[in-house]
Amino acid sequence: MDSYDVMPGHLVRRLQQAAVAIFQAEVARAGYDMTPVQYAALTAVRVNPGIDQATLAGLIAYDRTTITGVVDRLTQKGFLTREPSETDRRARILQVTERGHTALREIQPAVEQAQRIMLRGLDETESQEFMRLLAKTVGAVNELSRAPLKATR
Amino acid sequence: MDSYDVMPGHLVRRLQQAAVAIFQAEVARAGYDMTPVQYAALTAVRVNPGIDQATLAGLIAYDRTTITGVVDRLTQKGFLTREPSETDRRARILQVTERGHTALREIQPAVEQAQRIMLRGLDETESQEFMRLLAKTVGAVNELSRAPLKATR
DNA sequence: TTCTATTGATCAGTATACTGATTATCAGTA
DNA sequence: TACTGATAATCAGTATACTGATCAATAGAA
Repeated sequence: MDSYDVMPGHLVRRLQQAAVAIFQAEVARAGYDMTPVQYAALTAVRVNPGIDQATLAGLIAYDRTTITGVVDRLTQKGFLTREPSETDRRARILQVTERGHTALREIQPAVEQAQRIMLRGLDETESQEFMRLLAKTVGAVNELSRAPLKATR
Repeated sequence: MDSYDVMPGHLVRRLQQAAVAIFQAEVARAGYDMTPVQYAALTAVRVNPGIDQATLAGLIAYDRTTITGVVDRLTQKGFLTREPSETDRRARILQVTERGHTALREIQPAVEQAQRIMLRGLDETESQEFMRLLAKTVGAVNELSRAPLKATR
């Protein structure tokens, strides 16, 4: 177990880094500058308009302190609005702007292409098996990270 | 493809984060404060005494600008020494100290335990298949990241 | 209803990762 | 040998992640 090539953690780290690089390259090709993290957050808000930051964090398994900066940058780019909630004055309500919707629509093909490139080493059968095992693995360690996925209320 | 649960990049990101948390928790239980990244670097130097930073980076697929900080911290903790090379005045030669060897020895069980916890959702057959597919996937995208793995000379 | 515990957001500080630049040095060529 | 291009290390700046703290506001219990 001395060899890092055999260690799952090391391989996952490398795949994660490649995935980020691939994503950014494909999205840049579509004319946008957006990270995978920003994309996931934006997509989650589109599916759940008016969501607050804490719920969003649980939905996509982000740390609560990370979400602040991510939303900051998406707001700066004009893709999100952040307003105080009327029912809970602690919370900030998020909405996707028109520009945000346009961006999501226009980078959609790039995102799908990025997924394909990421799995280009596997054939169709292997890809499905890999995804199944990956999801199963992640599900079993969900509560062990500071930012576990939380089911929507 | 709207759901991030189905997106490989998102799942890999979550697994990576869980893996880091698991690793640090197990290592802390053994009385040490070391990140997976620092551990991999230290292990690689142990296997390749006198390696320079650039070669080390290629060996474990780290970005060259990242390795500087990692080595900084390992040196500060007294686990590594960094000295100018005598044959190439640009290069810095790395060696594991006595304390570094002790640390590696003492956290070894924790590292193995972390691997097991990370894969606790899979049975033995699934684990092996997952590792095979993971390695295959990583191999196919190696050159797409800024820090590809490079074979030893 | 008052008190306590919790929660939403944020901040300061640290550790990866990466982009792009710089500096010193080396290697290979004209 | 002088020059050019490549390489080793580092730096400044940005974006995740996380630890631990704070503050305002809410919710639940006594």
